[in-house]
Amino acid sequence: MSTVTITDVAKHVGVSVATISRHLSGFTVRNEEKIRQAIIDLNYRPSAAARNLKSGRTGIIAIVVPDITNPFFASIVEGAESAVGDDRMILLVNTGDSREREEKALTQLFGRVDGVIMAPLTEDEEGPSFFSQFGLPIVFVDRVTRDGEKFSSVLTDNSRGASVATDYLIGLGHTKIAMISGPLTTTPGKRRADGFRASLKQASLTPQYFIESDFSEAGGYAAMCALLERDDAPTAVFTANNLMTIGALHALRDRGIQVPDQISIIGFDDLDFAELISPPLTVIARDARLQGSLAMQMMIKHLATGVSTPPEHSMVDVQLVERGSCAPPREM
Amino acid sequence: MSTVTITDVAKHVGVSVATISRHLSGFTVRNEEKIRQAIIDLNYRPSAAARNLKSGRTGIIAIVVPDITNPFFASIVEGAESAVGDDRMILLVNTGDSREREEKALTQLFGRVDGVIMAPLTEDEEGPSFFSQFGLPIVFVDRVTRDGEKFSSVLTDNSRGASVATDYLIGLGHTKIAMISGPLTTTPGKRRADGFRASLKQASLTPQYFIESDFSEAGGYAAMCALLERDDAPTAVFTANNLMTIGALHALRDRGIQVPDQISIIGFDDLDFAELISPPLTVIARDARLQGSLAMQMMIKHLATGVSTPPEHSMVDVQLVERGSCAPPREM
DNA sequence: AGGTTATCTGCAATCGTTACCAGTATCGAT
DNA sequence: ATCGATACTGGTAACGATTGCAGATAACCT
Repeated sequence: MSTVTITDVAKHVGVSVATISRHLSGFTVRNEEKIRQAIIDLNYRPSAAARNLKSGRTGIIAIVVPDITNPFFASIVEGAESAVGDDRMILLVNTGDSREREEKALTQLFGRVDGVIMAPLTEDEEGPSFFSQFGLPIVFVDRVTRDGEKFSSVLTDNSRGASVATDYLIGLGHTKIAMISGPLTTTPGKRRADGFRASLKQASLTPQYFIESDFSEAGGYAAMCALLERDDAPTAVFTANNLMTIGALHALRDRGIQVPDQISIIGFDDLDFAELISPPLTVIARDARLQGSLAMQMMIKHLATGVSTPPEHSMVDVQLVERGSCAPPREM
Repeated sequence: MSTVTITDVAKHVGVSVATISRHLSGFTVRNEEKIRQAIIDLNYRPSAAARNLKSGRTGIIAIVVPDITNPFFASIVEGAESAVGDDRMILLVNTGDSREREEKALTQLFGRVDGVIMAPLTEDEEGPSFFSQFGLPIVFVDRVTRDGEKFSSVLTDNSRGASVATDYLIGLGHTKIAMISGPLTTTPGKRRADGFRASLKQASLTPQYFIESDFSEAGGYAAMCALLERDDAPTAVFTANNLMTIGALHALRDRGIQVPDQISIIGFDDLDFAELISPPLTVIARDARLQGSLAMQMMIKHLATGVSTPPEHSMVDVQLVERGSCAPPREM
């Protein structure tokens, strides 16, 4: 039970607390060796709380994500973790897609952390962003709020990614192309939908198979079912994130529909096991670890240079990974 | 920039800081309404650091895992998160399978958190556990250290799980059964290997196809390759965790080996997409969220009842989920 | 009115560090 | 021997909140 304080160490050695403190801060003091030994003997560890109070810093950076079981966000966290350095730690908050929990988290975070890296739930807000009221340094990752330009951010080229996917399907000869979209209130939801629509428009097609879903597996499943029940079903589907892709694949599997013979499917975000699915899944991939790591680097730089530095914006590119889940439409 | 302190609020209202403090702690004071208003007007938020120092508590519980991108650990975290309650938060540490980082983390955690839920990297240690030196309350989850009985823990019935898997393969008629094992220095590694060996022994078989690997996808890949290169290759494989299962499947796929026609495979830990693989993967499943949630509940109870409470041990059951990746051996 | 509670209040000590300030010892140079 | 510079030291006031104590006010009863 370590309730040993710096005073105990000082008494034990026979010097003042100031001397011990200086030793800890790396200054040269007279009884170096004795002090070192006393610290070990007494098993002294400086109180983080006291240091926080004195310095106003905590050495902790929070990372707030909507769903940690989504491998994409897990990789973001891993990337951030890898860039955090020796003198800081990560505090993870999983908001479970709940706006309420997100707000509460930010309130609680204030004063406990030096900064927040976050993927906000939604862009959709009236007036100035809720987060502005906290003086906390914020770096947005993957998603931003409406007034996101005011804060640093690391985003994906969502719109281009969606266009690449859509163009690819168009290039294969599809005209009845569906999109299972994420919520249009989120950054990736909106931008990917924009990219999809833009590509269709350029090919003089209309987005008649557009379904707004919720980025969840269940949502993807339901959306795919809805598409399949239509009289004039689509021949290709673009699913806007990994979880919905999995859901959609489950729906296809449950109905015995063959990919890509009967329907083509391309997803946004790669999956560890994309190659193991039959057929191997074609996707739009991007480097999630890199995004997490970039966000952390921005945060650290921001903390070093002070509050007044202008926000930075970084964009991570996407790429098409062709595997086997897309083919030309059969009935042409 | 909120550097507003309790003193500012007190001055603003015209009372003493003690009164404000009491108001915050829920006592009835005279100028309730005025104080409430002042807090809002000044945008005052109590300093967490000062409270920590005074109270000796932080309201933060750490959770230390080896690899957050492993969906199993992500679910543990999610489960813990779901049970953490309103007045506490989770601090995540991802040690990236590095013993050094694990040690450093624990050192840094001391004083910053009220307790640690952890899945330690290894059981293998000389003398008393490294972690004992920290007076921190610890709950082990999924894994323990050598002196793990001294701390509370939430484990899986690893040995039974491995036996169930092995018995299942034996029941199908296999005799040449391989195991791609995790490191024997870890709890699940050792116990699963024990279960495997026990089942073989009972069937009068010898563990001639036992490979110790490292719980990683790359490790599973390599191990499977090694098995396939043997003159007398096994007809069935039990992979000891999800990542190695994925690796093994990749190896099989790369060589065009048909499952389950040419080889049967059963994994430990279910996967979101297990049904999407062809054939759907048969696994030993368990409830990771439950484990995380139980661990958090134990921690909270522990913190409430005080340090002197004896450790609790909980065991989560496993179950066989039969899908399509196992069949009787062909060449019999 | 006088006495007794019951409420509320402010003062000040405290939590464990750090950093400023002034003081002392040591040393070399004159 | 004296001086000044250098190198270290200890005392102490912060940091921002909580809490025991004693005093003040109000409320209540006889």
